[in-house]
Amino acid sequence: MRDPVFTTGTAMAYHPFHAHRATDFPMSAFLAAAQPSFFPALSLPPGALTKPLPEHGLAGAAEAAAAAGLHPALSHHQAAAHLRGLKSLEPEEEVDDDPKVNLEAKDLWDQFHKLGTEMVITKSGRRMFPPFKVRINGLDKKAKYILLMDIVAADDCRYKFHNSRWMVAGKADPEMPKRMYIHPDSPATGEQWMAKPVAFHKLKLTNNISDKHGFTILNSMHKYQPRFHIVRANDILKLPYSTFRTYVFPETEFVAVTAYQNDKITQLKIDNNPFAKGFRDTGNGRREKRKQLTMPSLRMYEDQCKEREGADSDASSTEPSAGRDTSHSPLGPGGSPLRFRPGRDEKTCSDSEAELDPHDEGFTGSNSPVGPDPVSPYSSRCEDRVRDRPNNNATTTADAGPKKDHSIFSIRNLEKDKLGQRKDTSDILSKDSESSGGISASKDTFSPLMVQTESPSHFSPSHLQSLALSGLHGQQFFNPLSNGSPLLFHPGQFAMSPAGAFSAMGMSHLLASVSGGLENGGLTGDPHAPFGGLFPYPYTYMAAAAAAASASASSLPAGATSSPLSRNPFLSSTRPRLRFNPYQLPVSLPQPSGASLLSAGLLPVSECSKSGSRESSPVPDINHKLVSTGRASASPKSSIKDSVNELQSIQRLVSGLEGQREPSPRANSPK
DNA sequence: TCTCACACCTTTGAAGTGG
DNA sequence: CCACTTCAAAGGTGTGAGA
Repeated sequence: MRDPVFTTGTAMAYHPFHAHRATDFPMSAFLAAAQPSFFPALSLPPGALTKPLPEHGLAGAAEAAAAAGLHPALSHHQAAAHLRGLKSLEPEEEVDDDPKVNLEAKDLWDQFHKLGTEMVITKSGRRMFPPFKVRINGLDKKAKYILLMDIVAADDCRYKFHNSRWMVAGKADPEMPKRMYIHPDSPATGEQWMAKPVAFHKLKLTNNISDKHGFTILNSMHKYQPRFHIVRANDILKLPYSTFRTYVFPETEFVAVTAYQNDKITQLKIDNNPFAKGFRDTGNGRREKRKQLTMPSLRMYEDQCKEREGADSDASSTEPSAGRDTSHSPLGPGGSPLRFRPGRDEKTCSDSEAELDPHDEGFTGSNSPVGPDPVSPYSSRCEDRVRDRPNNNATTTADAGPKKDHSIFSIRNLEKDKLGQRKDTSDILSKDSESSGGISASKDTFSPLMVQTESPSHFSPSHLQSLALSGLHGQQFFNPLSNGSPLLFHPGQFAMSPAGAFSAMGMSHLLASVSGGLENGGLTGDPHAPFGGLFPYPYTYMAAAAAAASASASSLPAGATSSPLSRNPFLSSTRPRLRFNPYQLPVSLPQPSGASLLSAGLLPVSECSKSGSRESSPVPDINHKLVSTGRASASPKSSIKDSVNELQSIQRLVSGLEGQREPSPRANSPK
């Protein structure tokens, strides 16, 4: 079957994760590597688990597992799953769904991307703007899917905004704990997901490493790439064992900042974000007053500087403005144009009000038929400077070749739009609110579930060795952002707002289970969900990330997508029906907490990689045994109870180790 | 570079009103 | 009972001073 995603050409899609049977699931490799010493990172709020420990607690589980012949190192994990009665670790049976994913408001994203998108991260968490929103087609209407999103480092560089350009400023800081955001409406049927665009606007970005709200933790002045995942699964328990279809939209790449660096980005945000309306020129807000106080000469000087610099970096006046279809651009005509007003800078710049005509100028987006992405703001990649990551960001460097300009922003001149045909894009947010993920109108008034790993997330060659492809032979995955680099997938972290969907849709009982099922991750309390009383706070399993992964590989055929990324053989290929292990073993990359798995005495990278392959996994049949011997109590209630029990067991195991972690008093009701 | 309080704004939902 | 309007609270913005 031809990969529909690629045929759409709107999404950089790769489907590295395909269903693996329990026997295939290489998590066993991870489990084998996991050690009790690893668990101190697990965080459970004191008193959160009030129920008595199950009679078959962790120790009992371990014994049972040992009795079942499981690897000793796996005992407590496997046994927990065993006792949980996870009989059905089998993935959803393969269906002929044909997902097509289109990025909503792509034109707006393109505008930002051309300037070098910046996303503000704050301690209290900030939303993304533009909001990450996709429209999905081709799903099996009856089947249930879980939609996820995560944000991974695009490279391992730190950036600085110098001379109106983003430039590499050195090696990246240690990675923050990674979290996977599960759409609160998950799981839902394909029909529901396809009914309207799916928005992830509830996802928040933070630089607070100790965040307990489930926000996505990022490093300031680092570049990131959001990813979207579709998992066909009706049960979050099956997440780790299910097929992950991953989609990357290169235009959504951004640099995390604590304060905006590029005035043009600020202006674009103000002009398009309804919440920033008060700062618009037309508004009566502070900005109007501020402008009056602004020194015009200073502005003029700044603009001149920018223009000069832009002359040799294609970063000249890029005043976006074009009408932006806030709705699925691929599905509709140009649609509603976003309004654009000349920014403060533009006041003194004659050509500042240029309009970007995506059709004339070429998209930076994934569906752009252009070759090298000339408008990519990331023209200079640190991979040139980082020896061990030579091919990152293939989207812009693969074909374009190295650029002399080391600014990561290479902005092309834009078509002018003197008319300023702007359309307030407040509908973006308003519609977001409506669709709020598109399925249910549930209110996200709960702390999200989050599962975090410490595995490195950025696309890099280092991931290749850590990729686990279960049952893959002669197939290769390429990182769309890394030329020829394998895709790294690390669903080790999950963050979601369970109340809305999980509780309403019967998923809440899985919150705990997922952590156990994933062998990592955390939970966030949902006071209204079945687990609400048990998990008043977000739980953070700084636990092991993932199963080993090693990628067997084969280049993928050229695909149909015309995106810049599509040039990557992997991305442009038809979607392979592969069994793939989404988990990876941690590699020896710096860990913020210094609690990497390796440091915890886990397998060396090479060994991890080896173990990731099914063939070489030291415990290849663990899961199989687990399934074959698993108890049969897969009912939701049973799952709840068992999951709670497992958590309680783990809590007991690590009691005293996490006592110093103060639960947030507000964690119960973030809103 | 980051944090914080701030003003300004939208969103949301409860309360009120009228048919 | 339903639809509509009004209102206040909650929450999302960028700003700018200060650390």
